Amino acid sequence: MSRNKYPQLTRRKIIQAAAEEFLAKGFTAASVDNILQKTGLTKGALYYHFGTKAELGYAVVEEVFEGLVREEWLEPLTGVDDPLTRLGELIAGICEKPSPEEIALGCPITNLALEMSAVDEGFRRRINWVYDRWRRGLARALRLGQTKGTVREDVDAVAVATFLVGSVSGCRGLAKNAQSQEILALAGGVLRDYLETLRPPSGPAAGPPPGGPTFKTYRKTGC
Amino acid sequence: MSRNKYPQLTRRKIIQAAAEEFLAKGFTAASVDNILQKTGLTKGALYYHFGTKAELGYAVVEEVFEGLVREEWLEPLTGVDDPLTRLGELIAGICEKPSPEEIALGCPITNLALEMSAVDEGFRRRINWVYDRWRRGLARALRLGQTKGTVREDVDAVAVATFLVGSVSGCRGLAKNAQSQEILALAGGVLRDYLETLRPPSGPAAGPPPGGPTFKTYRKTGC
Amino acid sequence: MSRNKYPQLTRRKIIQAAAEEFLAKGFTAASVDNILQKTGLTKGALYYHFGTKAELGYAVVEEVFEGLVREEWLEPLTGVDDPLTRLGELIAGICEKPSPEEIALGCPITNLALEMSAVDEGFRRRINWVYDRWRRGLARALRLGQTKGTVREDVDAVAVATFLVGSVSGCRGLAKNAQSQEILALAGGVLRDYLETLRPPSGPAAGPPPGGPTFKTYRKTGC
Amino acid sequence: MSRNKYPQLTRRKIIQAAAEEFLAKGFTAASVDNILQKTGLTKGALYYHFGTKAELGYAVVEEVFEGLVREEWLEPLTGVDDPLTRLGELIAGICEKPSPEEIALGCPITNLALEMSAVDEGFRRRINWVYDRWRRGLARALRLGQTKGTVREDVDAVAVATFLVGSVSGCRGLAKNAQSQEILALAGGVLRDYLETLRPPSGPAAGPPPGGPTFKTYRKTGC
DNA sequence: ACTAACGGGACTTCCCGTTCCT
DNA sequence: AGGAACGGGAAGTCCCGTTAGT
Repeated sequence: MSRNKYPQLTRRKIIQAAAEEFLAKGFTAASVDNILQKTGLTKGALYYHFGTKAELGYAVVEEVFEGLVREEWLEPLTGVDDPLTRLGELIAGICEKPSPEEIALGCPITNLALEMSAVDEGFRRRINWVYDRWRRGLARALRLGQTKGTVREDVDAVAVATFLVGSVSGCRGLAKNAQSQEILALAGGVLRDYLETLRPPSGPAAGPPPGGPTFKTYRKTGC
Repeated sequence: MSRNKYPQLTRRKIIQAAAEEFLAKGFTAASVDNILQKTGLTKGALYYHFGTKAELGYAVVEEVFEGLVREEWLEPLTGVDDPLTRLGELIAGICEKPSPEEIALGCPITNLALEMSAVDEGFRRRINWVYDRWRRGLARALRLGQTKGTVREDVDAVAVATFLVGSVSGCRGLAKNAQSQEILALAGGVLRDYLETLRPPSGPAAGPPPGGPTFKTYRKTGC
Repeated sequence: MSRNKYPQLTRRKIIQAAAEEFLAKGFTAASVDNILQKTGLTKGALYYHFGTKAELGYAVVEEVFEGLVREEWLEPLTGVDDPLTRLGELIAGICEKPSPEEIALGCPITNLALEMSAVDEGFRRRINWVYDRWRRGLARALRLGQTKGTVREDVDAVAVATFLVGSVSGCRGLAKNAQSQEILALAGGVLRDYLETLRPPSGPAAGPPPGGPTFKTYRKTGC
Repeated sequence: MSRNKYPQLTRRKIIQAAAEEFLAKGFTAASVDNILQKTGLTKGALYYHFGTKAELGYAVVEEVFEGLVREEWLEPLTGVDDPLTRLGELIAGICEKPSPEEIALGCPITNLALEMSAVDEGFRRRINWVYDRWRRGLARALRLGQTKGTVREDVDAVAVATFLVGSVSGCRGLAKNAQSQEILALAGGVLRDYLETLRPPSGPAAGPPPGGPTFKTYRKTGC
C-alpha cells in the first residue's frame, strides 16, 4: 500500500464520520468499526492518526464542535452594535426554523457534555473550553452593546451569557426528547421576550422587527 | 439461602442501584453486573423482575426519576398563591446550595434524555411523560398565580413553564460540565431576575425577599 | 395453593407441550420456559414430575413418540394377511397426502434420534427401543405374509423391515429439508414399486390397486 | 505473536474444527469456544472470518459437507457405464466396512438437515443445494446406464435417485441410533438387492460380483 | 500511511435448576 | 402438587486495540 499524499485529508474524513456517529448514537454507543465503514478506511488509519477512541472524541470536540459554536454564535455577533436584536435572530433561527435533524439530535456539545463530562476528564476539559468560548463571546457582545447603549448598563454580562448558553442548550434538549418543534418555538419565544427585558428603558425599543430575513445567513448546522 | 418473602423489596433494591449507576455512568456505559454487585443479587433476580437492561431503565425513569421531579418541583408548588416566590426559592435551593453530587452528576432525567431519546423510543416516551408532568405542574402553578393576582395576566403559562424546565436543566448541565457551583449560581440568579419580570406591574413588587430560609425544606436530591 | 386432584393430567399436559416443542425446535434448542408457558404451569410443576429436562425428553419418547409408531404402523398391520398391500397403503398415506406440518417437521423420532443419540445415552436407548418395536412389528407382519403366501419365502423379513424403517424415515427427512411434497411422493412411489418385488412370482400379482381409499383410516399424525 | 500470512489457512482450520464439533454435538449444542480451543485461535479470528455462528455453519455445509458428497458419491460415478454395480460397491463400502466413527456419528448432512432445516432457512437452502447435487449426480449416472444398456429403460432415474439418497441417509441414521454395524449391513444388503432389480431382464445379469475390492479406493470419510 | 488479520476481553441474554411456601 | 423468586453459569456477540507487512 503506497503512502497517501494527503494524510490530513484522511484525518478529516475520520473526524467527520466520527462526529456524525457521536451525534447520532453518543460516544459510548458509537462503534469504531461503524465510523470506519462510513469512510471506507480501516483500523490502521484510525490508530495511526489517533491512538485511541477517546482521542478521536477529543479531536471531534476541538475541531468540529468548537467550529459549530463559532460559526453559529460567535461570528454573527462580532462587532454588532445591537447584540440583543442579533441574538433574537439567532435564537429564532434555531427555534423557529430548525431542520428535522436538529430537532431529532439536539445540540452536539451538550449531548457529549452530559454523557461524558462526569466520566472522562479529558472530554470535560475540552468541552468546557468550548463552552467558555461560547459564554465569553456572548458576554463580549453584550458588553459592546452596553458601550453602544443598546443594552442596559446594570446587567451582568457574564451571568446573562451563562444563562443564555444554558437555556438554549437546555431547551434544545427538551425539544429533542419531545421530538417537537413547537416546544422549541414556545421556549424560544419566551427567551426572546426575556432578551427585550435587557434593553435600556427609554429610546427606540428595538431594532428591526424580529424574525427578519437577515438571520438566515448565519444558520449552518449545529449549535 | 432463604427465599425472600418481599419480592418488591428486591425489585426496589435493583432499581435503586440501577438509578445510581445510570446517573453516574449513563445507561449505555452502565454494567448490569455492577448493578447486581451493589445489591448482592444475581442475574436470576434481575431476569425475573425485568428481563432486559432496557426494561430496567424504563422502570428507573418511571419509578425513580419521576418521583424526583414530583418531590422537588410539583409538591412544593401545589396550592401556592405566589408561585413566583416559591419558584425562586426552589431555584435558589438548587443553584445556590447544591450538594457536590448534584453538581458533579447534573439532572438525572436530562442526562438520560440526551443520551437515549434519539436511540430508544421506549426511553423517549417515558422521559417525555416525566417532562410533561413537570411542565404541566409548573404551568398549573403559574395559572393559579394569575388567578390570585401574583402573576401577570398576559404571560403564556405553558410557554413559560416549558422555558423554565429547559433553562433549569440546561443550566445544570452547564454547571455539571464546568464542575462549578459558581456558574450554577450565576445562571440561577439571572433566572430568578427573569421570574420577577412576570409579576404584575403595580402593587407590592414581591413577596418575601428572595433566598429566604423557607425553601430549604423542599430540597431532597435530584431534579 | 391447593393440591391438584389430578396430577397425572398435569403431567400429560407438560409432556404434550414438550413433544410439540421438541418436534418444532429439537431438544437442545427447546426451552423449558417455553414449554411451561404453553401449559400455563411453572417450574415447580415440571420439576415435581420430572426432575430434569432430559427426563422430560425420555418421557416424551416413551409415552408420545412410541404411540405414534404404534398407531401409524403396528396396529394397522396386526393380523393382516397381505402385508405388502397394507404397507403400500400406509406409505401412500404418508407420502402422497401428508399434512403441511408433516412435511415441515418430518418424523419425530428420527429427528430426536439424529440429534441426541450420539450425545445422550438415555435418549439413544429409549429411541432404540421404539425403533426396535417398529422393526419387529414390520418383520412379524412380513412373516405372517410369508405364512399366508402373500410374501416370497426367500425374503429376510428382519432385513427388509430394517430397510423399510430406514428408508421411510430417511425419505421423510429428505422431503422435510426440501419442504417439498413432490419429493416425498417420488421416493414413496419407488418404495412401493420395491414392495411389489417381494411378492411371490406366480399367483395373484397384488391385492387391491394401490392408492385405494382404505388406507386413509390409518393416518393420524406422526411417524 | 506472528501474524499469519495465509489467512485462508486459518479459515480452513476453523471450518474443519467446526465441522467436527457440529458432527459430534449438533449445531445448537456445539460451542464456539470449544471450536476455537481446538484451533488455538480466539474470538477475534472467528469474528473476522465469519461474524456469526450461523455463518460458520453455512460455510461448513458449503465447503466441507458438499465435498464429502462429491468425493463419496459423485466422482466415483462419473462416466461409469455400469452405475448399478458401482453403486452397489459404494453402498457396500459404507454399510459393510464403516469406521466406528461413521456408525457413531451418522451422515453429517442428514444430521444437520434434520436439526436445522425447520428452524433456520439459511441452513435449509444450503443443505438443499447439497442434496440436490447428490440426487442429480445419481440421476445422471443412472441415465448414462440406460444409454449403455446397463439400466432398465423404464426406471424413473430422478425418482430412484431421490429414493436412494433418502434410503442411504435414513439407514445410516438408524444404525447410528442402534450403534450397530449389523443393522447397517442388513439394510445395505436389501438396498443392494433392490438395485439388482433395476437391471435389464436379459443379458449378463451383473458386472463383477458385488463386494469386490475395487470400491475401497472410493471410501474417505463421510456421506 | 494504511491494510488485513487477529488477540482478548466484557457485556447482555437466557437457560436450567432449586428452594421456600402454600 | 405446584407457584413464585432467585442462584449461578455459559454462550454468542461485539468491540477496542495491535501487529506484520507494504
